[in-house]
Amino acid sequence: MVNREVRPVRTRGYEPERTYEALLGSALELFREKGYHATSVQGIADAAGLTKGAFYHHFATKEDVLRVLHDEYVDHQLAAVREVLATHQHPAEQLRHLIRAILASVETHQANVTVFFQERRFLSGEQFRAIKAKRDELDSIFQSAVDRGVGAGVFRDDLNARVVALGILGMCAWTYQWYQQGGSMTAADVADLYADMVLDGLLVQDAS
Amino acid sequence: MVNREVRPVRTRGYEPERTYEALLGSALELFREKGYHATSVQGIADAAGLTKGAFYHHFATKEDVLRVLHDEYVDHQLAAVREVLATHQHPAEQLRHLIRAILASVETHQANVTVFFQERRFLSGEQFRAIKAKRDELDSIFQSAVDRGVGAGVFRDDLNARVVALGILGMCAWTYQWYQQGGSMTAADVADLYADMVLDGLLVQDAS
Amino acid sequence: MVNREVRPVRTRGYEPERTYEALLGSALELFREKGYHATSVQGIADAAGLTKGAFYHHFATKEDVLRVLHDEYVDHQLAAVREVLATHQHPAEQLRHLIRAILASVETHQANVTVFFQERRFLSGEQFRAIKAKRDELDSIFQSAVDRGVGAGVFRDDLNARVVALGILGMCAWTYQWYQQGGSMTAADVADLYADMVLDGLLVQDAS
Amino acid sequence: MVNREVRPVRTRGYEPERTYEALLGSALELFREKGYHATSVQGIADAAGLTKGAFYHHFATKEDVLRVLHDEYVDHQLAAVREVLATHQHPAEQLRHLIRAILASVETHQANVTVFFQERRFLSGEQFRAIKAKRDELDSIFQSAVDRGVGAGVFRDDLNARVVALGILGMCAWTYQWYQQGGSMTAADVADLYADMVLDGLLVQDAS
DNA sequence: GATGAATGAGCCTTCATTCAT
DNA sequence: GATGAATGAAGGCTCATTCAT
Repeated sequence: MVNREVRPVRTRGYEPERTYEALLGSALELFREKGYHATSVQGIADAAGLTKGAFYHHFATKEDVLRVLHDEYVDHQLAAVREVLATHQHPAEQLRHLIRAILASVETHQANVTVFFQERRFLSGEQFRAIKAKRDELDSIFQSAVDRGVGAGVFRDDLNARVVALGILGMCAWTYQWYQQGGSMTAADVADLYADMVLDGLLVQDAS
Repeated sequence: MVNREVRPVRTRGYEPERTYEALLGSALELFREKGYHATSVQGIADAAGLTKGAFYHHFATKEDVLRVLHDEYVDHQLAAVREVLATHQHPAEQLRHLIRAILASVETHQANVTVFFQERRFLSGEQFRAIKAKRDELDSIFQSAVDRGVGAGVFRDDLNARVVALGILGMCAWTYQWYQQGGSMTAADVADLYADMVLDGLLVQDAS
Repeated sequence: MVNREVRPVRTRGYEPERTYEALLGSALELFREKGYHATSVQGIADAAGLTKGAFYHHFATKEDVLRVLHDEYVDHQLAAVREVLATHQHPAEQLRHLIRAILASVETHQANVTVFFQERRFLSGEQFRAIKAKRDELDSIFQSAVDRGVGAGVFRDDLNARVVALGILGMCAWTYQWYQQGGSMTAADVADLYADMVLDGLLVQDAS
Repeated sequence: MVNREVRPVRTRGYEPERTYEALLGSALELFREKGYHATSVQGIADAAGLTKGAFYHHFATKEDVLRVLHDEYVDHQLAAVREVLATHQHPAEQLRHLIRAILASVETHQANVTVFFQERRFLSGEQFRAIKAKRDELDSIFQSAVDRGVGAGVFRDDLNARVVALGILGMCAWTYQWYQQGGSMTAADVADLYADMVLDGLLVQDAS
């Protein structure tokens, strides 16, 4: 129906860049909160204080926004992880910093992470494959890191590397569900805790 | 329960029970595959070889099916985990069996688990609270198990129990995304691997 | 959906007559309260503490109930009005008693009257024509009564008889909207008031 | 207002106003003819040569149209009646002009009146209360007019004013059921006839 | 660049009625 | 007589997208 409430956002003249960012921002927030399907293009425009027309000026389809939000996150994360590979070689240190990188991306991109895990399957065809390829690279980076640790005699060789890697990734990914900025532990704290646990185990070491 | 009939249709006369199960089965499969919102009641009915009318004879709303599917899984899992508490007291053994229980439920209820993690937020009001309460109980069971291990001097006391518990749960939960029945490792194998890793650590033990 | 609440009504064995009356009674009440279209067969059955199956044992269709309810009222009213014609001949007395008859039927059949005025157009084809024929007879009985009064020199001859008759009928019919049993005036009181007003006028008579 | 365009469709370019009026017009006609519940939004759109989508662009719900149609009529009528109060003070003249005002509104808004009397109960909550409040004001205007006539010694004091007022209103309201524009009597003629009847009575005055 | 009117397809749900039991 | 499972048609409403302005 006509005459929806409007929360004006644009304050001075046309600023296409701001319009684009505003739309992206409200889409991210709404996708995170209610999911991709439960969010309407009208809702996105409303939340940005803009109109549907403006939306279709900047994005071809609703799915297009989803793709952009995914790219933002996945590219950022992949870059961070590659950086770790270049900087740290010792298996234990490398693993610790990989975990830190994941946790850091959860901290800075928590909404994107949430949307990624909940909505990525709604990307269609090519879009989906492109995102999946990047995510697969992340997985294999972790697996290779474990593999190299085993090869170097630093990590135990009785644990399937792929399953170990998936376990660590799962532990890290899961934090998007409960991590809260400003809590008693920073993302880096959590990362170190997980690194300690995974590397040394929970059990009190027998000093005998 | 595994292997719900997915395509029985009516074969001879009225069999309301079969109809109900068929609808539940196709809903589970479709929710898992395409998500709750992308699945239509028409689609559910079609997949079960029935009509929309039949669907609404057995369920009040589409959400109702979602709730039933959640209950099935959450109740089953909670029962399994409580059983572990009653059977195993030693902290390390208890933790190992808790992990096994979670992995077992992923194995037998993989579709339900998937639907649970992806769609539970679409349960509304009371339904959501009821499911969340049960899930919260699971979380706190894990946390208490870790706490008791620390108290008993079996687990290290320098790692925040809540974060440890959430990490283990995340690692286990994540398996719903990649675990495949019939692969080289059973769910119990994966559980033991994770228990080993979490209890003893990845690092080769210094025998010195 | 299955498992609706049930308010049991039948107390001792099968009593088809009671079943029929119970269905008719709850239909009347629901039609009056919510209208014909807003009332479902399921609702009628529920309100009578019976099942839809029972309903279709006693009535061919939902419209069938509507027809029966209309017949009940229209037949009763027509009989009352004919009785007046046979009993009272003087135009003024006849008119007064015709008004009393209408008001009496509002008093005893208020729900039927309401349903009649609100829902009669939903009777289809033959049903509608049959009811309309009876109602038309009522109209023409009133008109003839006025006509005869004029012919007898008792009523003024400067007022269109048909319009006068429709006015009186409207005044009487309207009472179904506001008349409440147990109020300060009985239906007969209201009838006499209307007869007085219509026969003598509101103006204070010039005694000069 | 009489003669709303009922079938204009879009002729050249966008004319939202015409679209709105066309939808309102076909809704009015269909509600009058088949009733609110028996009229579908699809039917309204079809009759206006538009689509359901267009309907929901202009109205929030089907009930919304009903409310607008009610407002149109009730507001118009209330204004007319208040105007009478301001213009005529003598009780008999005032009553005559009140009756004329009602009949005039039946003449110009017959479809709205019909819809009002048949469908107003399907307005929900606030909508219903708002309309009812305005209608109640009309009722009490009539009652007060009678009261003042009695107080001024112009009207008989032996007839309950409220019941008299409701009787006159009923007589007037009823015309929506039979009045036909272009017949032998205009609405004003009918109004005067009813005023004559109500003020002077049907009986031939005793000239003695 | 931006608006908002209009479309068209699809969705969840209701319901009168039929039919196997 | 009575039940309740199942149907099929329709209804109100939403929404991504297009297009005239």
